[in-house]
Amino acid sequence: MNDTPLLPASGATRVPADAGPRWLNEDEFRAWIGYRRMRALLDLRLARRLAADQGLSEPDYDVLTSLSDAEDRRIRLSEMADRMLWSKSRLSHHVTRMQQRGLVTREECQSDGRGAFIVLTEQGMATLRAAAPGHVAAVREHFIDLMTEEQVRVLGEITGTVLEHLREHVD
Amino acid sequence: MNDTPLLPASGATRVPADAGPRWLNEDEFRAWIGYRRMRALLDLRLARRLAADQGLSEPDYDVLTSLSDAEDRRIRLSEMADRMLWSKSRLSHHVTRMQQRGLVTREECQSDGRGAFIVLTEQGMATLRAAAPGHVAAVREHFIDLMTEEQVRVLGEITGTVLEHLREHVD
DNA sequence: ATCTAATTGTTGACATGTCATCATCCTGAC
DNA sequence: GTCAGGATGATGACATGTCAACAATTAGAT
Repeated sequence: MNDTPLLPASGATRVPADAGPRWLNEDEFRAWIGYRRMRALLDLRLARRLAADQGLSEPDYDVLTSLSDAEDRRIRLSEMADRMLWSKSRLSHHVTRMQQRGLVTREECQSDGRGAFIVLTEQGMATLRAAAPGHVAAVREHFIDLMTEEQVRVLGEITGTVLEHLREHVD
Repeated sequence: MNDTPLLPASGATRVPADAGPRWLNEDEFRAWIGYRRMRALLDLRLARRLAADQGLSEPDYDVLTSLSDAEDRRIRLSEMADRMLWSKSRLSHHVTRMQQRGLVTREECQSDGRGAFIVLTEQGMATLRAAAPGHVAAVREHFIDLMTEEQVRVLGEITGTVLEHLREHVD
């Protein structure tokens, strides 16, 4: 995805003095573009593996995992959307599709007439169990195991910082 | 996106001895999940900014940037797709849509009857110029400027390594 | 109790991305 | 030349995601 030399078209990505906005210097540019490209290729790779193994998409896998981590393998749609950082609309649509494949079910909520529980089915759990080892292996092979321990640590720091910032700064 | 405790449902994300596949240890888990969450939130933020400023999506911006970096602001569709790491199909569809908005045009290729050049229009260039400063500012505010120089450097290393690996390992 | 405001979840319209297929054209072996 | 095989782009069918609107229900102030 994207080649995205941020702009100063034609390679002039470093700061043109202090005029106007601050473009990216060489290291910054490398990190930013690298991040974007890595994202594109890594996703593709992991998605292919998941699809080949169990016919799951990454979003499918995320939904299954999220449910498998929930108490009693069931959780309110809204709560689930929050945890996953998805919109309720997206999750509702996606659950509908996964429901048609027998991976999850809906149940109504007693305490709240509006509410809906999303429940992991046995088939869904079985599929997740079957998919997980290969997925983890792929994550290692194409990502985690390529880094030194130090790099893993730093990446954890970075994402922690950025996430904290983005969560405060909700606009 | 995703909460994705990789699997060993309910938090047991560290290695259960050496049985079966190797799950992720604490640091690795932090890095992996952090990466995925950061991706989700950061994208959202940048996309919103781009949309608010100039009505562009991130893919739109990538296309414009890619063209603005090309010789004469024109390039063969195929070459462009390669550079962007997009499929030709995706690019063709997207160009069609951007063409309808006047941001790019198609021109036929003299030397190859099958070929098509994608060309950046004046309006496209103007839109990119208008969008870029805000985009770079957002990239800095929500990402680059949150890191130390050292962290930026390490991130550049990491993405370089992963990309090299993924490109060799094309499957 | 009542009435407004907020929340929950679903839905339809639409933008985007993927895949497989197709018509067209080029290329290289013969 | 010509013919098989590959490359180029376009396209239709379909999966996915976004956004705005909606019905149903709950919560909070009065």
